[in-house]
Amino acid sequence: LTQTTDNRPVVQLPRPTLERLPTYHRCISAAVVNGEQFISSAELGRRLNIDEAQVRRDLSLVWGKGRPGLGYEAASLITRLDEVLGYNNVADAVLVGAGRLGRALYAYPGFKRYGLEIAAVFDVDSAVIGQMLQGGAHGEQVVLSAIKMPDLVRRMHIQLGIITVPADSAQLVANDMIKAGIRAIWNFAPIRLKVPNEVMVRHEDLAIGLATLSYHLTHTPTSLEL
Amino acid sequence: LTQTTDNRPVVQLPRPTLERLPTYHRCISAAVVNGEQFISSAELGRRLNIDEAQVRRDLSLVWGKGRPGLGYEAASLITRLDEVLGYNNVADAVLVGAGRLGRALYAYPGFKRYGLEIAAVFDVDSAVIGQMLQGGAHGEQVVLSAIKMPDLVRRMHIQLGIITVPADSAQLVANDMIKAGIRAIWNFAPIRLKVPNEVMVRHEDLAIGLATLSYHLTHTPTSLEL
DNA sequence: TAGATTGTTAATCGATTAACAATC
DNA sequence: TAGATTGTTAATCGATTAACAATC
Repeated sequence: LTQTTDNRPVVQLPRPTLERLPTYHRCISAAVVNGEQFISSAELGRRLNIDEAQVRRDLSLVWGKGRPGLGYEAASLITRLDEVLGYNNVADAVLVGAGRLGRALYAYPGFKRYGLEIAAVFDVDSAVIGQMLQGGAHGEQVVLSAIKMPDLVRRMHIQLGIITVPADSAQLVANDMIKAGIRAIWNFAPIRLKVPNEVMVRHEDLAIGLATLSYHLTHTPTSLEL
Repeated sequence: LTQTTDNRPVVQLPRPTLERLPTYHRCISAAVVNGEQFISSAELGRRLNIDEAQVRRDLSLVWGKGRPGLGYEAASLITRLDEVLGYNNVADAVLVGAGRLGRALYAYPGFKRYGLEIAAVFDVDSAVIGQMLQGGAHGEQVVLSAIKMPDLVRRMHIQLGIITVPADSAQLVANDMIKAGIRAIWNFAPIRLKVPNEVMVRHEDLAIGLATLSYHLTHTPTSLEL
């Protein structure tokens, strides 16, 4: 098992904890920029709307170097979170599907900070292939034919694939990716992909967000209705 | 408490259950299109990678009209899920932030099906205001000045706000929305919004997805490394 | 030292899974 | 009727919260 300098195993963090870490990371980064040297679990909890005991438990799992009476040394905690979240190891990714969403993701300036580099963008549509991509934090690039994706993935040992194609072709794209050696897929198509156990998929499913909001709106009375 | 025709209270579904419903909905819709009349919990579980007992429990909470020996009547279950998820009550929404992501969401064809109608799109950037929006499933529209948002929300009694502005202005936009009467916010800006209790926020935070993938890639050995 | 805040243990809470009588 | 599959109860599992001795 992977062990850290303070002997904390970091493989197998509870998923809810893992999903809170980016939020801590962002909040503490802001604190550092703001000149704060230490930050306490209570303060983090207040800013993020998370129970302070929860914050302590989460941070003790990944770090455990808080100073009683003072809190967490913000800069070092960021360093540690960068390490745990893999923000330092630059992950090259391919993106398949150069539609509106694909291009929006490509242009998203935040990814660089998190060690995500989009190495190439592909599409099957001949009207799109060859188009120049705008706003590249990843450099000026041209949309390539999707046929070339597996080869590039293999040659560059790319491990992360981003899927922004329509639902009906998403599984095919995923299959190609996996055959070419991709180990993690970020899927924005509205379909649940079937993948082998060792491949991780993250489904970014807008229908879920919309449903929770819609449920709230239809089942919670307005002040007018009360 | 809201009660349904079969006397099942539907307020306060467990959140994990609620978040699985859109997935069931999509899978069963596909089954209907495919001509399947009944579908069993075991089959749903297989297609979605969910434990079959889980499927039964979820569906019994919202419907409870499965037929032992046969399964669930697909078409009626869809009707029921539409009702629970509020897909019938069209929710008018405003979208603030007509950047790449905002325009991608505007053009997303799936929303109409789920009862989401984007009534107007706003931005503060004078270079963007007045631009025609492309690909509107919501009709041809022009980007309006963000100053006009609160007034339109009030006049049209709009309840849902979508935020696709940069992080540093998201809270301000949210405040304006809430003051104007918005009850649910779909936030795509990378920041945790502070809102009053009665307002619901859904944070669509890409950093979380990226972090889980990145964590997997950095902490799971490649076949090469084994 | 006194005050503040940690890391951890134990208690609580809630969700998932297993099992099976009821029933189509 | 026999076979299949439900809805629900009970058992398990895991995550959150409370409490507090340890310690800066």
